[in-house]
Amino acid sequence: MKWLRTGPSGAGLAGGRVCFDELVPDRRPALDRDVIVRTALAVIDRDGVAGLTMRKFGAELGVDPMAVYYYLPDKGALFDAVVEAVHDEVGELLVEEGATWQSLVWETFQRTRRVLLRHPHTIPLVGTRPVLSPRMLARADRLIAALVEVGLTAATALNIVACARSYTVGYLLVEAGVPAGPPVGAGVADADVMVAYPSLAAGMAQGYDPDRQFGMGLRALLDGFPAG
Amino acid sequence: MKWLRTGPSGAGLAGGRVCFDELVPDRRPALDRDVIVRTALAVIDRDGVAGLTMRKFGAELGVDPMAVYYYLPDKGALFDAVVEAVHDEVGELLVEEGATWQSLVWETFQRTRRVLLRHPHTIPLVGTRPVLSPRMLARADRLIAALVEVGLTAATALNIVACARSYTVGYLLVEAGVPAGPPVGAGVADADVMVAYPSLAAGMAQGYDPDRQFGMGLRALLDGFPAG
DNA sequence: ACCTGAACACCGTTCAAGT
DNA sequence: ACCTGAACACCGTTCAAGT
Repeated sequence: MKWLRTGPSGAGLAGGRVCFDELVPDRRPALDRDVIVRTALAVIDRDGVAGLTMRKFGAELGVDPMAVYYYLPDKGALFDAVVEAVHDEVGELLVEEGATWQSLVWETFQRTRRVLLRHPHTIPLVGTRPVLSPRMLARADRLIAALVEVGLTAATALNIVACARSYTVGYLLVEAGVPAGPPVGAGVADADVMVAYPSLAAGMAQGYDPDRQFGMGLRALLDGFPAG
Repeated sequence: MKWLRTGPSGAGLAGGRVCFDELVPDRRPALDRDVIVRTALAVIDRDGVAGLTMRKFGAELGVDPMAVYYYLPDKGALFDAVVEAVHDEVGELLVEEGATWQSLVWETFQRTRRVLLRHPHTIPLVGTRPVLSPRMLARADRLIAALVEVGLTAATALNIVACARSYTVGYLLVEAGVPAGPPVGAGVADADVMVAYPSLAAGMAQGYDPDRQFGMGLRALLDGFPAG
C-alpha cells in the first residue's frame, strides 16, 4: 500500500517577495500561513483545543497576538486550517493492482484512524468542523473516482464513503473522549460495577481492544453493504 | 414498538422543604436542578452551544448568574446534564415478542437519531462529552441484557452497540454540522463543481437522502456483523 | 505589506456577604 | 439553605497606528 501526501507542506515560503518599503527591500515576513497552521497543530497536540488561545498563541509564535489576523480572519478559520492539515497528513491512497472497493475503503479509514490517533486532541475539531475546501473536495473526488474504477457506481461509492467516514469519526470521538468531569456516581469501584451493571461487566470481562473492535465494525459495514 | 421514558422529569420538586430561616418558613427555592437543566436545553436549542453563557443564562432564569453554581459545579457539568437529559428523552426500548438483536439495535439507534435531530445543537455536545452517570450506565446495561436475552453473548452485544453508537453519532455530526465559516473556495457554483469534482458531482446527481443513507449504513453494519 | 498596541465588549469562576 | 455582588483573571476581535 502506497500513500501520497497531499497538501502544501514544503511548497510555498520560497521566492523573493516584493516589499512595500523600498528602502529596506529584503526584510522578510516573520510569519507565514504554513508555520501558523503547523504551530497551531503542535500547540493543540500539546495543550488541547482549549489550551490554544490567540494571546498565548501569539507568544508561542514570538509575535503580537494580532499578527495572526493578518493571515486568517479568525480563530475558527485557524481551526479549519488545522483540520485540513491533519487530513493532509492522512494523504491519499494510490490504487494498486487487485484492489477492490472493500480494500480501498478499508485502507483509507484504517489509515485515517491511525493518523488521528496521533493527534487525539484534534478529533473533536475534525468531528465538528466539516471543512469543504478545494483540497478536501478534490481528495474526496479522487477517492470516489477510484472506487468507480473498481466497479462501484458513483452514488454507491459516495454512500459507502459517507457511512465509513461517519463510523470512523464517531468511533474516534468516543475512543479519544476523556470522560468529562467526574460526573454523578464516578468513582464506583470495579466490584460495585459488577453488581450494579452485570451485563455491562460481563461484556467487558474479556477486556476492551479498540483496534479489534474498530476493525470489526468497519469490516461489518463493508461486508453488509449491498453493493458488490 | 414501545418506548419507556427514563430519567427524572416529573419527579422531584414537590415535598415541603425545611427552610433555615425559621421566621419565614415557607420561602421556596427559586431554582431547581431540573429547571436549570431543562432551561439550558431550551436555550441551546434556540441559540446554540456558544449562545449559552452563564451570564445570559442567569438572566434567562431570572436570577443572579452565580446562583446556578449552587446546583452545579461548573459549565461543563451543566453540559453533561444537558447531554443526559437528551438521552433521557430517547428513553429505552421495551422488548417485544419476536424481537431479534437486529431489530433491537436498529430501533434503538433509529430512535436515537430522530430525537437528536430534534436537538441538533446538542449533537456536538453528545459526540464530545461521554457522560458515564449511573442512569446512562444502567440504560446501557439493560440494552446489553436485552440483547443477551435474544441470543447474543454479552461481549458481542457490547461490541455491536459500541459500533452502532459510533456510527450514529458520527453520522449525526456531519448531518447537523453547519459547514464551518466560508472557507477557502466556498461559493463555487454548481456548474463549476461538476467540472472540478466530476465523480463527486456524479455521485450526488440523484440527490442526497440522509434518512435513507443513514439507514443503509446501519443496516449494513447489522447485516455484516459476524454474530448470528 | 506586515506587524503592533491600546481599547472594547465580553467571558467563567472565586469568594465573602446577605437573608 | 439559597442567592447576591463585586472582583479577578482572563478571553476574541476591531481599529488606528507604526515601519
